Amino acid sequence: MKAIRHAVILEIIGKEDVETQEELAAALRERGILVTQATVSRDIKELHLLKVLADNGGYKYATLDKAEKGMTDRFIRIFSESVVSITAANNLIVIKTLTGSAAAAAEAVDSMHWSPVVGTLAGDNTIFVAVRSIDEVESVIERFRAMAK
Amino acid sequence: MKAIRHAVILEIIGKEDVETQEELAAALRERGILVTQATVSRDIKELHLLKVLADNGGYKYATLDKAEKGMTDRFIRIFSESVVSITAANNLIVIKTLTGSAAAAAEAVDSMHWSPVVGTLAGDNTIFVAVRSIDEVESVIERFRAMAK
DNA sequence: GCACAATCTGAATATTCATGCAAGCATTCA
DNA sequence: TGAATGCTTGCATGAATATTCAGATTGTGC
Repeated sequence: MKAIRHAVILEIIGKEDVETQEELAAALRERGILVTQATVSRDIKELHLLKVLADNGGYKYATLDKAEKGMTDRFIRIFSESVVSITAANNLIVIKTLTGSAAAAAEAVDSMHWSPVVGTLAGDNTIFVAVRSIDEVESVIERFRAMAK
Repeated sequence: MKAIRHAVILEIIGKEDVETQEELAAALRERGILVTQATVSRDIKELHLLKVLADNGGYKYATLDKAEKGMTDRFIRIFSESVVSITAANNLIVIKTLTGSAAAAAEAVDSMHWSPVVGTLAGDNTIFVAVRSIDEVESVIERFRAMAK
């Protein structure tokens, strides 16, 4: 029973946004699996599910890889839509963007909380990204490039 | 104030396991930052922190990348300590392990909830991993190999 | 099949978390 | 300056979640 239920839970949260455990319990009941929130709480623990921010500002449950994907997806979208070029200068990375969208892209960089990135400064069409050490510049740039497409 | 607090929060949870928001608020107070759980809740939302399973069976707060790392680290440890060889046969992957540790390794594979993996079967020193389609075998094997060392 | 152990679950509850609201402060604009 | 606006926070509280405990169910060895 439990194994099946776990599979169904993964399927449900893969398809729809589930905001609370009660909601998940209800979704299971719709599918003929009768459980209470207590059991769902335990299932969530065993499945290593996470409560992550949903697009609508609330929370939802997700698996780790989906959560990761959701985060980077948003980042990539913003980033690839606005970045024009990426250049290194010492321990500083200079990113050129479309006019007006530097702030949003810098915001996206900040929200990643990458430890090698010690700070960003956005103008109108330019972002300065300060990297902790020169050694780390290379890999950070690479990740930026990969994400810019 | 908020920006500083956010930085301190990231530092704290990077160093110690914080199980509840109250605990995090207390840790902040120790460092001279006077806040209540309510504020911590909002900070956690803004920082996209996650409540993930800790090694001790309880929960703790972590950033997305740390959570990811924690998961795969455990997996890699178990896996690399016991796996001897990995072979493909059609849509089946056969993993040879040290005698007695197949079950644990299979458990680790299961816990990844990889969608291409439809099931595992563990004997004493052998695991069968059923892959959804032959096309996907290659990439799954690659990931296994990468993790086995 | 029958005890026994182990696992699973719901009900109730304790704990933890999110948020509406109002107060406090800073900033802007006239 | 002083009203207007916006941002941040604590307080209080309702909402959501984790867990204890006891009963139910399943599995196991005999």
